[in-house]
Amino acid sequence: MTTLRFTNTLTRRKEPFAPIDPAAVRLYVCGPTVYDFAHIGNARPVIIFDVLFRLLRHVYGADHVVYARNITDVDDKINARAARDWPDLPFNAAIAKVTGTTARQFHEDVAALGALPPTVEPRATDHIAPMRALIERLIARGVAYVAEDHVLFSPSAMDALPGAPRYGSLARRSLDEMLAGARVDVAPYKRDPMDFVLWKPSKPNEPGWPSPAGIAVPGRPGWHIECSAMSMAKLLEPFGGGLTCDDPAKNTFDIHGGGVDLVFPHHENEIAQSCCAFGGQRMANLWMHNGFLQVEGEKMSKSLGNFVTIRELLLHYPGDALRLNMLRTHYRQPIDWRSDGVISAVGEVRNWAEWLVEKLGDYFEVDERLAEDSIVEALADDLNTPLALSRLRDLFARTRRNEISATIFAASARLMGFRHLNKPGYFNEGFTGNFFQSGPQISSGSESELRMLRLRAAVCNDLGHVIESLTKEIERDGFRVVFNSAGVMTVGNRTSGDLEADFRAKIEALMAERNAARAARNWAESDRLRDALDAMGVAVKDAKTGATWEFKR
RNA sequence: GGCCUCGUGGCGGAGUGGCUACGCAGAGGACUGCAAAUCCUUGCACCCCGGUUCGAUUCCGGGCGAGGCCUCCA
Repeated sequence: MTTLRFTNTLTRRKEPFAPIDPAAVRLYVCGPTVYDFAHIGNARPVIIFDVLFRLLRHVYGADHVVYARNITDVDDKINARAARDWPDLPFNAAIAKVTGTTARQFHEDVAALGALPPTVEPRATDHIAPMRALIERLIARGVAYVAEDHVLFSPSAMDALPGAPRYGSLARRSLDEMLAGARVDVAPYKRDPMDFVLWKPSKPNEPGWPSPAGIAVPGRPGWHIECSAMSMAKLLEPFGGGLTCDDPAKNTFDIHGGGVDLVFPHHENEIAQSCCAFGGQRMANLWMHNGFLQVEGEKMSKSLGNFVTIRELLLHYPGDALRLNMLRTHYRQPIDWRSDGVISAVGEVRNWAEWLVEKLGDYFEVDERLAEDSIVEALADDLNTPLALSRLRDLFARTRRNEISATIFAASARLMGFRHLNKPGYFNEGFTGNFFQSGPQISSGSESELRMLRLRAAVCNDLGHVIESLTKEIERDGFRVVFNSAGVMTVGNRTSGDLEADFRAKIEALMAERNAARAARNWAESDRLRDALDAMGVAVKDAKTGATWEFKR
C-alpha cells in the first residue's frame, strides 16, 4: 500500500500517516460561515482537502473514508445580513433564508470547482445539544466558568489540569507570549485576558437556545465550541467515542484541516476544548493547514476592490481552470491569485478536454481508481500537487503519442478532481470577452459554432500581449494598472489609488480598439473564418484599418 | 515586539550534494495554399556573504528581502 506522508502542524514536520482505523479514516475540515457568496480564498481549502479526500479514498477505499465539513450557521454576520435583506420577515425566518440560500450557493460553487460532497456536512444549529453537553463537562472539569451569563474557557486552568496538553502547543506559543502580543480589549467578565467564550447570552431578537450551566437567559454558542461538538458528533460518537466514553484513545480522530489563519486561536481552542472534555492528549493526530491566498499581490479586501467571489470567477472561467490554477501551488505555500495565471490555466485545461472528448467521446466516464501510480505517489508526498501536475502533463504527452491509453490520463486527471474534462464545449463557455470592461463582447447564442472556430481561444491567446503593452503604456504616464481576477481593470494614481475618470475613459477606449484590432487582424485574414462568420451573420470589417467585428443578430 | 513561513530562468513552479524538471510565454524548424492545431529543437535559473565538502542551488551560520499569524477571517 502506498505510504502517505503529510506535514503536521503539531510537529512542523513531514510524518508518515497511519490511520487509527484504516477501515474508517476520519477527516474534519472547517467549513464556511454562510452569510454571503464564498470568495476565492474560501475555495482554497475546499479544493485542497477535496484532493486529500480523493487520495484517501483511492488508498483506503471510497467506503472507508469519512469526511466531515461543517456549516456554521450561527454568527453575527448572518444576523446582520438577515436583518438587512429580509427586514419584513420574523428574525428566525430571515436567518433561515440567509443560511439556506448561502449554503445552496456554496454547494453550487464548489461543485463547479469539481469538489466531491463531503461524507457528512453538519450544521451548527443541529448540534446545540452536544455543545451544551461539552460545556457542562468543561465546567465540571474546572476549566470553564460562568460569568454574567457567559461561559468562558480558562487556558490557565487547562494548564493546571493533569493529562491535558499544554495550551498553545499547536500555535507554539506560551501563554506569556500570547499575552504580550494581545491587543484586544478585555471584556470585564473575563478572569483572564486569554479566556475565550464558550457560550454567550443572546441579545433580544437574536436566535437563542436554552443555556447550559443553569444560566437563565437563552444564549448561543461561541465559534470554537461548534467544531469540537460537530467533530465529536460525526467523527467520534459513531465510532465508539464521545462524552460517554472513558477511553481517551477513542476520542481522537485522524486529520483536521483548515486555513493557516485558523491555527490560532480557532484550532488551538478546539484542541483545548476537546482534550479537556475527553481527557485526551490529542483531538486529531494530524493537523493540516493550507497557506493564505492573495489577489494580485495584495490581501483580499473589499476596500481594495479585489474581493473576488467564486461565483464571479465562474462566470468567466471554467471551474477546472480555477482548480488547476489553485493546485499549481503547493497547498502550504502562499498563493498569489492573478488573472494571467488563470488564463494560462484555461488554455491548458481546455487542451486536455478537447483531446479527451475527441478520443473518448462526449460525456465519457472514467474510474479514478485507474489513475497512474506516479500521480498517486506525488499526492501521497504531502499533497505535492505541482509535482502531480507535471506528471499529469507527462501523461498527456504520452497519451497523445499513443504510448498510453487516454483512459489512464483521464482517470489521473479525475483523481485530482478535474471533473469537467468530459464535457464538450464546457471550456469555451468561460470566455465572454469581458476580460475588459469595454471592448468587443461576444454575445451568447452561437457558442458552439464559435467554439468550432476557436475564435475565443484566439482572443484569449492574444490577451497577454495586449495587457502587457497596454500596461506599459499606461504606467509610463505614472499610473498604476491593476487587473483583478475577474479581469476587471482599474487604473489609479500611483500614490493615491484614486481613479481618474477621464484617463480611465481614455484607457478603456484604447483597450476596446486594441482588442478589436487584435482579434480582427488575427482572424479576418482567414478566408475560412470569414466565410464561416458570414454564414453565421457576423460581420468582420477590414482588419488592416483597426476594424471591429460584431454580431448582426 | 513575539511566533512562523518563504526567496529557483520573462511568469508559475518541482526537485536534487556532482548529471535536464515541467507548464505558459519567447526563439528556430517541420507540416499546412494562408491561418489555427500538432510535432521537433532551443534558453550562462537557483537572493547575498561566509562555512562544511573533492564538489552546493541543494547542508550549517549570518545578512538582505517578501509574506503570514498574534483581532472576525479559509
